[in-house]
Order: sequence, then C-alpha cells, then structure tokens
Amino acid sequence: MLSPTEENYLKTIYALQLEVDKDISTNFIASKLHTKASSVSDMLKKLGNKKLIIYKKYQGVKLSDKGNKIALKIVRKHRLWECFLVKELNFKWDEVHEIAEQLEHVKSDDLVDKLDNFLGRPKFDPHGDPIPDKYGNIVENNTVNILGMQIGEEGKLDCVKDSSEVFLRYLNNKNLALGDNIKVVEIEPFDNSIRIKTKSGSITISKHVAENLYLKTN
Amino acid sequence: MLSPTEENYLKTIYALQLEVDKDISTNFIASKLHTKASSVSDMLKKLGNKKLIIYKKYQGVKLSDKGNKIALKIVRKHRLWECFLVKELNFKWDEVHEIAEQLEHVKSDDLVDKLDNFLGRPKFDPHGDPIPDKYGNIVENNTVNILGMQIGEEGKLDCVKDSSEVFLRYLNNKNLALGDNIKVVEIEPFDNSIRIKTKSGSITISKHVAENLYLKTN
DNA sequence: TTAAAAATTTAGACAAGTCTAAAAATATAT
DNA sequence: ATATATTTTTAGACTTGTCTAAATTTTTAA
Ligand SMILES: [Mn+2]
Ligand SMILES: [Mn+2]
Ligand SMILES: [Mn+2]
Ligand SMILES: [Mn+2]
Repeated sequence: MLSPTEENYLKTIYALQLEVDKDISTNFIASKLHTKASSVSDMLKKLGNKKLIIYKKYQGVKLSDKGNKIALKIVRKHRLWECFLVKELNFKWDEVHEIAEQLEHVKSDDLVDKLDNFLGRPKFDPHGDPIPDKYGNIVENNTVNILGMQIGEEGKLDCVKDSSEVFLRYLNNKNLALGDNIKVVEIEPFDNSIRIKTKSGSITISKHVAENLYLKTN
Repeated sequence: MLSPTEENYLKTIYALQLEVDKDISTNFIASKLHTKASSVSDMLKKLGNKKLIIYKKYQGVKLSDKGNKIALKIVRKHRLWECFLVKELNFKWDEVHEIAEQLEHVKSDDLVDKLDNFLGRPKFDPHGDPIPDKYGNIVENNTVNILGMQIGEEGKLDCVKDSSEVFLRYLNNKNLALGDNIKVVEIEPFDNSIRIKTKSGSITISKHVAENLYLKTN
C-alpha cells in the first residue's frame, strides 16, 4: 500500500515523462512538486527499492511497468472525480483540480469502477485530458499546441494543460472554453505572443498562455 | 487545518460522548482507535493546546464547542458520502463505512454542501444515523435499544450502531434490514440473548448483536 | 487510612517525509 | 584537459504520530 506522497511522486514522474522524452531529473521533479532536490532524492531511493521506478544514482529516473500502472490508476481516479464534480455536482472547471488532488488518493478499486459506470464511462475530463480505462488503456488525444500553428490556421480548443484555478479563471475572463473555435491571426516573433480570434473578438495571448492551449484542427 | 489523525480523535471523542455521560477517558479512546494509551495521551495534550477539547491531566476529556463543531462536520461528511455510495453508486450498506472513513477527510466545505444538495439533503445515512445539517444541527433519533424491550413488544429496525462489514453481513445473512418489523418473543436472562420474530421467521440474537439494534416503537 | 491495583502520563525510540548544509558526481567552458 | 559551475546525493536535524517501558497519579479495597 502506497502513501499519498509516494503516489504523488509516481503521478508527477508520469506527467513529466509525457512532457519530455528523456529520463526525469531530480530537480525537474522537485520543481513540479515544490519540494527540494534532497527530498526527491530520498524518495527516489525508496521508490527504486520498491521497483516502482528505474533508478540509477545521478542518472535520472523513469517509471517501471509496475509504477506506470499505479500512476495510470491515480490519473484515472483524478480525472473521473473531476468529471463527477463538474457534471454531477455543478462545480466549474476551474474549481475541481485541488479537490481531485485529495480524492485521487482514496483507496478502493470498487469505488473507481462504480464511479466510472455511474458517469457513463467518460473518455475525457473537464480539461480535455483523456481518462484511462480500468485496464490502464489511455487514448492520447491528437491535438496540436497553438504555438505550432501558422497565421490563418484555426481549430477547436480541445485540451488545456494547466488545470490550476488561476489559469482557468484567466480563460473564463477571456470567455474561452473547451470546444471554442480559435484562429491564429498574428504571431509576434519577439516574445512568441499570439493574436487569436475567438467567439468574442480578438485577443493577444502570451507564450506562457499559448503553451497550455491544445487545439484540434481538421 | 487539522490532520486526518486529529480529525479521527475528535470524531471518536464525539461518538464516545454519545455513548456515556461522563468525561471520556484515555483508555476508552485508545480502545476505540485501536491504539495505545500513551499515544492518546500525547494527542490529547495537542488537542487541548488547540482548544479543541477540555483537558486536565488524569481527568478525562470532553469536546470544546470548537471541537464539537469540527466533529459534527466530519460526521456529516462521513454520512453524506455513505449516502452517495449507497444511493448513487449502488454499494451495499455493508460496503461503505471503510470508504467513507477516507472520504470524510477530504477538505472542501463547498464539496460537502454541493454533495448534500445533490443527494436531496438526506436526513439519515444508510445505517439509520442522523446527518447534521450545514450548521451542525442534528436530530437525535428517538429509538430504543432492543435490550430495553419486553417480551411481546415490537418495532421497526431504525438504526444499527455498528457499521462494520462483519456485523452488517451478519444482518444480511439473517435477512434483516432497516425498516423491518421485529418482535421480542423471548428473553434469556442467563446471557441476555433474545429470541425475535422477523419477516423471515424467528431467530435468536446474542446480547452483543442486540446492543447494536435500535428500533422505533409506536 | 494505607497498600495494592489500575489508569494515565512521561521518557526515549522509531518511521515517514521534509529541510539545510556539505560532499560528491556530472556537465560545461575555457 | 582542467577548472568551474551545476546537479545530485548524503548527513544530520526536525515534525507528526506511533510504540514500549518506566514513572506518576488516581482509584479501589482491605
Ligand atoms: Mn486536475
Ligand atoms: Mn483535469
Ligand atoms: Mn460509517
Ligand atoms: Mn453510517
């Protein structure tokens, strides 16, 4: 039985592996978890002993098959609970992430599967992220980051990478939601900011914002 | 912000105060929590410093107003989650207690109230226990323990005090559920066992079982 | 009222997870 | 290739909650 802390480390390594292709460094994990490299180092030793990660000192880590399975289960729980909160309890999409951070550590396989059925086996969470099924199968959504698009290209907002309250409220303020059509109008090479056309007019978004917007193009 | 452990101590003291009228002893708490008196002693000092309990060394404890409020909030969460699990996710009444023990520590006032509304503000949980409202008001159900009844008296099973899987499965096996009519047929003075008539015949229950059955008589 | 028994608290240790500071290993740059 | 900078690990300390064993207080009972 893993502690919530151990589960969070596995989940973080899982997320970082999707971000970059190489082994995950101690510092990278520390920055994501807002903790210190020394704490991470201690934990990596522990997770390595439990065969949940492949770990050689100073070489970075990756999840073992066993660790990957557990990470997927936690991701599944997190996203299913987010669905529940938004669809059944009428939370807004910007209010659910922190609560799901807690709910994802509730231990009961039966609970997850019953929740999944209750919700009608959703495939995506309120932020457009795919939900692994009970066997750990996950569809990677083929979306493109808006930074990779050219002037004149357009698509529908399909997924936001940052689920924090502060980012989602920014999108709310700009009247941007999943499914909205977005067209790239202008690209500023100096700071990579982008002028986009949305349903409620044209706005400029910073590179930092753009990094978190994924569109489905045709 | 309290830890799950601190919350469990408060909840336990709350429950014990309903059981007995005097201040709650260290050993009594230890036995309920399956821990040692020395651990309890440490925790009581801490909860006392936080003004959550009234504590004088060697004198036993009771909840302060502040502690009582928190205990009621946890009880409310526990019982609402049990309702959710049974009514929405189709768990059986004997499967939910342990899961609710985890869910009750999820922190979000908004979540509790939205869950309450979603469920239609239920007044009782699947074991017949009353659910405090958002202000901490709780209706004490006026039920009578079957040990206090005479031969020939009858009533409807309204509440079970033990919510453990093992006890509720025993009741399932005897085909006994909340709402069922029960009549006292015979009382054995030697061991306080009771012969009762239920919808599916007449059975003998031990004193230990009887202690956990509360009926509503007319 | 005093001695024995029981209950409670304290002392000291341990595990988990975190931190700072220092040491060791790796990467970078001249 | 070597010195410097960066990253990672280790050492030692701290916190929370637990335990056993010992000391203290309260209760019970002679
Ligand atoms: Mn989330
Ligand atoms: Mn999400
Ligand atoms: Mn319960
Ligand atoms: Mn209950």
